[in-house]
Amino acid sequence: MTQARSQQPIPGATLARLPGYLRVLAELSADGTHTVSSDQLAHACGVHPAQLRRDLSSLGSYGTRGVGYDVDTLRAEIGDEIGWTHDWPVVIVGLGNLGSALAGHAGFSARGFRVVALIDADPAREGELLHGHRIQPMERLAEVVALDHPAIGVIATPVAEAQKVCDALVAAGITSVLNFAPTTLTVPPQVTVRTVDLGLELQILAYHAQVSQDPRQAVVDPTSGGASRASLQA
Amino acid sequence: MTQARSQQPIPGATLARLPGYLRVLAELSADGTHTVSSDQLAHACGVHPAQLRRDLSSLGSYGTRGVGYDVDTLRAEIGDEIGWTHDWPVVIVGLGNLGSALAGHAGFSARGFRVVALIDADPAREGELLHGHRIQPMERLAEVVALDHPAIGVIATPVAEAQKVCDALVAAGITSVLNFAPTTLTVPPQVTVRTVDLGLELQILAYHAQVSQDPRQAVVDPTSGGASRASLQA
DNA sequence: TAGTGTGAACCGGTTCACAGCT
DNA sequence: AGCTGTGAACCGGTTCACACTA
Repeated sequence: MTQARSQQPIPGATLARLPGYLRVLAELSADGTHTVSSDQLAHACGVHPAQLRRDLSSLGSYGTRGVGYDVDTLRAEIGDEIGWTHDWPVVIVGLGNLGSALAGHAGFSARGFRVVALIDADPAREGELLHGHRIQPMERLAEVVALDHPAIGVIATPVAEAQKVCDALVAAGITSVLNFAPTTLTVPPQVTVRTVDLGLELQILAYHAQVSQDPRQAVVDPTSGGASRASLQA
Repeated sequence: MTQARSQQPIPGATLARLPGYLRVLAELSADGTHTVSSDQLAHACGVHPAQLRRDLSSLGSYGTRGVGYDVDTLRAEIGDEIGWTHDWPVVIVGLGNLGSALAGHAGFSARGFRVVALIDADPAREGELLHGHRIQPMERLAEVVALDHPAIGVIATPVAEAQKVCDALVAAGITSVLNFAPTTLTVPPQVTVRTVDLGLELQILAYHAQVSQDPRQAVVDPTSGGASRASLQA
């Protein structure tokens, strides 16, 4: 029996893999493939077949025993589950190298995310046109959020400003924050923060490189399903 | 008894948190603080005190019961353990918005990573000066690696080129790859790959936003210590 | 007394192995 | 015959609770 969708929340580890499945399914669909087995799909996604089946079963039984999964059905189910269809407006604060790159990042728009505003604290940047948007000052933040109702705020400022900017985002009504400043942000409990620390990623690779060139054994990385730290705090 | 460092490899989840501890310790040291308790430090890092103690104990006993940890001793121990002191040359391939931002990313140089070469497949970009380096064509990759011996390669190309670039990096002798293309890379077993998918980060936030505005309950995110997927495969 | 270090319980997530369905 | 879906074992990681020590 096919269980109703989202009967119970999806495990976080599974959730982090679903978009990966979705991407491969899209490729299969484009190739004209209509059916995949868990072995095929798992191999293409770089995960264990049993794990794939377990992941998919947590959103319901959409496979056919003895056959496999229908590519388009599965796409629709996963896409619906993770909000693929939804339009997600996003506001970006801090437009240095990284922020500017994010503003034009193809991987965002391709997945239903739409940049609706760019904010920077530097008065000299005000009015500058970047990827089709004019940079606006911090004072306009509340106004922008009230107008377009972005659900997600991206912080790409230096560490020194990150907490202040985060507070402003929260005050404006944002409840989801993607933080690229390598610092711990403090937020009220209803706000979700994910921190992506690019330096940390290199650091972890460096550690592996260091131990593997030593006589000692390199550790197999158990942080799969999360190469960066997410902090969620009260 | 203080155990010898690296008697056994550090758990991956712990490893991902050490740089965070190090950053906070650096701030404390700058403030002239000489001693911290696990409660204080854990709170500043956004982790549970017991977890911090467990993490630190896995590199040896550097605390004093009834007192706490000596800030500078701990800094030295953690820094030494994760290769903070080491100089890590890095080569970046793909200099679109994201690659360009990474080339100038302050968070890299601040942690001992040094960009030694920029490579782009587009002949029109060849020779362009970016953050103090001239962009070089793909054909020069092997040469560049032979010269500066970068241990780490960063892939910031479109998905379509990522596997090809990865193969070239591996062929040139690179054993650690940080991949920003949202795709699964296939590499020989001795090569470590970490994939950071920026779109995925937003996707996960979007899911949380979606379920929390539903009557249903939002899941608490268990992918802490890994906001992105790392793929490591044979 | 205050705070570390750690045995032991706990918990989420992964993998195995096979029952059950087509 | 073949492949899904899942109970159950397993495993790494987290948290509790307290013995131990400065």
